Amino acid sequence: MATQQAPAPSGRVLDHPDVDEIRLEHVLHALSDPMRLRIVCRLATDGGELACSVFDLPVSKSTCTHHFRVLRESGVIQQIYRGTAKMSLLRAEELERLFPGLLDGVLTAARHQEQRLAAS
Amino acid sequence: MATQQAPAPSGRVLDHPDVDEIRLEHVLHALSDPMRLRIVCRLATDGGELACSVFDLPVSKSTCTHHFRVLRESGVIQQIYRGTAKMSLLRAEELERLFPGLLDGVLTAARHQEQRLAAS
DNA sequence: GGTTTTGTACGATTTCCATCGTAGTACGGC
DNA sequence: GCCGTACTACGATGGAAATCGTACAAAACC
Repeated sequence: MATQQAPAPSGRVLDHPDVDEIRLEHVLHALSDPMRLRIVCRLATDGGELACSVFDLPVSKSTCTHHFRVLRESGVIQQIYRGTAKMSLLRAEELERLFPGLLDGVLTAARHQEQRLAAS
Repeated sequence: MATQQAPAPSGRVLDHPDVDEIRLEHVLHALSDPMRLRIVCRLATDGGELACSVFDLPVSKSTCTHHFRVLRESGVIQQIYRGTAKMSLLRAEELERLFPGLLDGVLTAARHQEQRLAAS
């Protein structure tokens, strides 16, 4: 019956804001950092849970932890421990209900800009 | 032939980023401040040029100047001197071309949140 | 010219934030 | 029990940013 070889969630639990605690300003601030925007784009593209380690970010591990925490505390992502790994997942549906079109708009804009800057 | 009683633009000119210099991160950062988000919402609602003075913001005049400068330098608004007043205008069309749906998404989200928070 | 209106420039302050390194913890596997 | 992996916690640091007050500037109007 095992659907995946991924380990089950461990006992460690992380604090997430409830949907009605999410604030637009905090979401926008979270997305205004290049590293974090990159993380979110990747999560949206791949569409599932990703371990922090698969993001090859040009910063130290502690900085990486910091960015993921900002994203989680602002309500953009959900995080869960699986074994030694910590998986991240976009809270896309909740954000869509809360701020319709916002996340899509930002993601589209991010890709737009990436292409635009690549062609320069 | 006078279309308005508004004074003509004065000689003083302000620096604006060119469209292809506008960066998504800077726009998002500009919009992630409550004061600035408020300014942008008002500009979008009223839909034209507004003098800085019509925004009754709970901050000092110098802070106000600061916020308008951040918005202008990030490419969100355009500013022009008319007499002693300095008018601000959303760069809605340019932003729409650059980041389709982004501004609308943010504005909708802002209004959504305003209503949601008012009902609590 | 003098006054009022509107906003700027500058410096100070204080807080936030992105970054790092080091030491530590939780878990899985051996 | 021990080791490796993956991430955290904590403290430090340097830089950005939000805020303010005071002094100034540009334009309109009398």
